[in-house]
Formats: sequence, C-alpha cells, structure tokens
Amino acid sequence: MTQAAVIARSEAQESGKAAKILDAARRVFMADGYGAASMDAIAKAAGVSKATVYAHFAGKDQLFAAIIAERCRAHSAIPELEDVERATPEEALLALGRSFASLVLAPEVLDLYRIVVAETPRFPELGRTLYETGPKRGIARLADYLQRLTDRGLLDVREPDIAARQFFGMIRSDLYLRRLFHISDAEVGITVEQMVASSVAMFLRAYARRA
Amino acid sequence: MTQAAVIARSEAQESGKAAKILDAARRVFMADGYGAASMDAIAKAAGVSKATVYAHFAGKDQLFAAIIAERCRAHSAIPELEDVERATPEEALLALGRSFASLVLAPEVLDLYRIVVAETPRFPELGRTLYETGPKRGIARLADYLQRLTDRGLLDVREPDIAARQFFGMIRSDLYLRRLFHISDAEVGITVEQMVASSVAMFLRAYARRA
DNA sequence: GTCTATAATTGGATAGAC
DNA sequence: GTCTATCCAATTATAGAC
Repeated sequence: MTQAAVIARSEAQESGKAAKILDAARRVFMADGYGAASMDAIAKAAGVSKATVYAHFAGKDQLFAAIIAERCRAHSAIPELEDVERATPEEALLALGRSFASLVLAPEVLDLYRIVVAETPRFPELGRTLYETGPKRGIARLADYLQRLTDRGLLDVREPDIAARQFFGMIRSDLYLRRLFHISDAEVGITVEQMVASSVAMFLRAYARRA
Repeated sequence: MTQAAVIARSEAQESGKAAKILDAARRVFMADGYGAASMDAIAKAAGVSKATVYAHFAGKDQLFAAIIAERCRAHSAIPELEDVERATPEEALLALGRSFASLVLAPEVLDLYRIVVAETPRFPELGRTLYETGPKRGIARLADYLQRLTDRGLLDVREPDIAARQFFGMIRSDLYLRRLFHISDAEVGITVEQMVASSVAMFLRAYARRA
C-alpha cells in the first residue's frame, strides 16, 4: 500500500503501526509545528521505535507534508448552499457567514493555518494546497450563488468574484488575528455574531437592486 | 546603556558592536525566522564572535523578542487622515485603502507577520504587540474618521468600530493569503487597485445616508 | 569586551541483530 | 518489520586567555 493510500484511510480504525505513526505524527506536528516536533517524540507517541517510523516513511519532511495536506482536506468542507435557493438571500448569507466564521475560527483550523504560514518558506506547496482546498473553493461557490441571485433579480452584484472576497474578508475581519494571538473578544467588545449580522446587512445594502 | 535604549536608536548610524549585532540579528531573524536562525549565523553576519553576542544580549530568546518588537514599531506608521477632512469621503477612503494595501502586502510586513504567527506559541506577547501597534490603531483611527463623517451628515455609519473592521477586512480579503503563499495575482485575475476601488464604492453604497 | 575553543544537548537518520 | 544502540551534524551557551 502506498503512503498516500495509508493516509487516505487514516481516519479509519486501522490499528497497524503505520496508522499509529500517522496518528501520532498528526498530534505532534499539530501541537508543536514542524521545527519543534521531533521524530523521537512522534515515535514515542506512536509507541514504536524511531527506526520503525523510518521503515514506513521516508523522513520528517515527507511525513510532515503528508499530514498537513491531509489536514487541509479534512477541513475543506464547504457549507452547502444548495437548498438555500428557497431561503431569502439574507437567511442564506447569515447561515453561510456563521458557518464560515465557525470554520476559520476553530482552534484546529487556526493551528493548521499557523503551521502552514510558518512553514511556507520550507514547504511552498502547502500554502497553495491550503489556499486551493479552502478559500478558493469557498469564494467560487459564493460567487456562483451571488450570480444566481443577480440573475433572479434579487440582488445587483456585477462582480461576483470580488463581492465574494469582500464578504469573507469582512466576516473574518481582524477576528482571526485576535484568535490567532489569543486576544479575547471581551477585550474588544464585539462578538462573532455581531460581526456576521452587521456584515450581512451591510452587504445586502451595498448590493441591493438599484433603481 | 540598556538594551532597550540601544535598540531604540538602532536605525541610527551607530557603528558599535552592539548595533552591528542588532542589525545582523534583524537580517537573520527576518530571513530565517526564529527556529532556523542560529546565533552562529548572527555572529558571523555581524562580524563578531559568538561570545561577543552573548556579552551584549542575554540569549537568543531575548534578542529575538527585542528585534520583533522593534520591527512592529517600525511598520506601525498610520497613513494620515488629518488633512483629508477637506477631501471627499471617496477620495479619503481610496487613499486610505491604497496605503493600507501597500502596507500589509509589503514583503517585509508579510515576513514579519509570518514570523510572529509562527512563534505565537513560544512568544505569546509578540502577537499582542503586533496587533496593538498595527490593526488596533488603524481601526481606531478609521472608526474616528467615520464617526466624524457621520456627524457631518456625509455618511450614516451607526457602528463605526465594526465598519472600520469591515473596511480593512474587505481590502485585505484573500490578497494577503495569496501573497503569503506566493500565489500570483495573475492567476486570480484581480488586481489590488480593483479590489480597493470596488470595496470603497461598495462601502460608500452601504453606508450612504438613508432616506 | 573580545576572541578561540569547547562543553553539553538535541535531533535526524541508520547499522545490525532478530 | 521491529528493536537497541549509535553516528553525525548542528546549535545554544560558556570557560578561560588576552
């Protein structure tokens, strides 16, 4: 079995050594990042010797890259916008805004983001992987939805691609920075829900049909 | 002289060994980050021995923290909004949006951001420093300006603090991510200027005075 | 203060037995 | 495949001479 195949089913209850190593590597890399994580720590966490780790995986670099790519895929679920065709734009955008905020502010996603940003110089392709499994797909899907709303005459969005980026950018705002740096929301006095609600309302005013 | 005092005037043409070490440390840390930078490399770049580095600075941690805090201050210049009182809101926001984009997308600022994000677990206070010298002050200043525009009856911004966050969030959008990951603008087909112009127009529509 | 030389430790990777 | 033991390189930090 190839390494990729092993990784692909790493979520299963496979209890072979390879799976144990992958599980351990995921935990250690996510907790410590690439530099601070050691192959000793991974071997210990997996309950095997270091030599066994090297029998299954070529080296630290490849093991890391495999884990990170898998994590990007694991968090790439896009909130469905399919049966929202029946909902009003306001309902749909509120739901989308909330799911988006929950996703990008989740601690595991912030950890992943932090690690990929940190290791961009050493692993340039991981940044691209994260961008393409995450933001790129989300933007494309929202742009599509905005185009449909425009076609139906419910909104007036002339540059759906730009508008989608604006929508996500507003909701993320500086929230992700504060979470990344562990600056509490209380200190700022704005909640996530406030930011989402206010941004959806503002977005709808800006892109309402014009007379 | 204290370390802080030395650092405070590190931009001057002070050519003592302490200043040479600080200059070298800045270059090496900015290029390699904390983990990959070595005290050997810093000593070599400064043209002194490693023992001399340790004679002036307590250790790698403190030298790093000092350099990063200094870099945050160095990049904390806020575009003036003072004599824009005479400009139209559109002119003022366009100018602000452009300066903001130039600032946060500058390679040195992206490097600083990447390094602070990477080292947040080890140096939690640096994230706070970056947030407070950067986004926090920019948001406060824009919120102030939006409040004044509302007072003068030129706009209708009821939550200036939230609106300021929306403005910066829209302009940054996913641009900073793409720059961070070296994904070319050409690949996406949207320029910075387009993003700024479209966002300012959209912002003004959303916060125009209502009838 | 400054240098050379050297601890002391860590961590990636492997040899060789089983 | 798996383990123990080890190699080798890199790195932080310091001792001791000048």
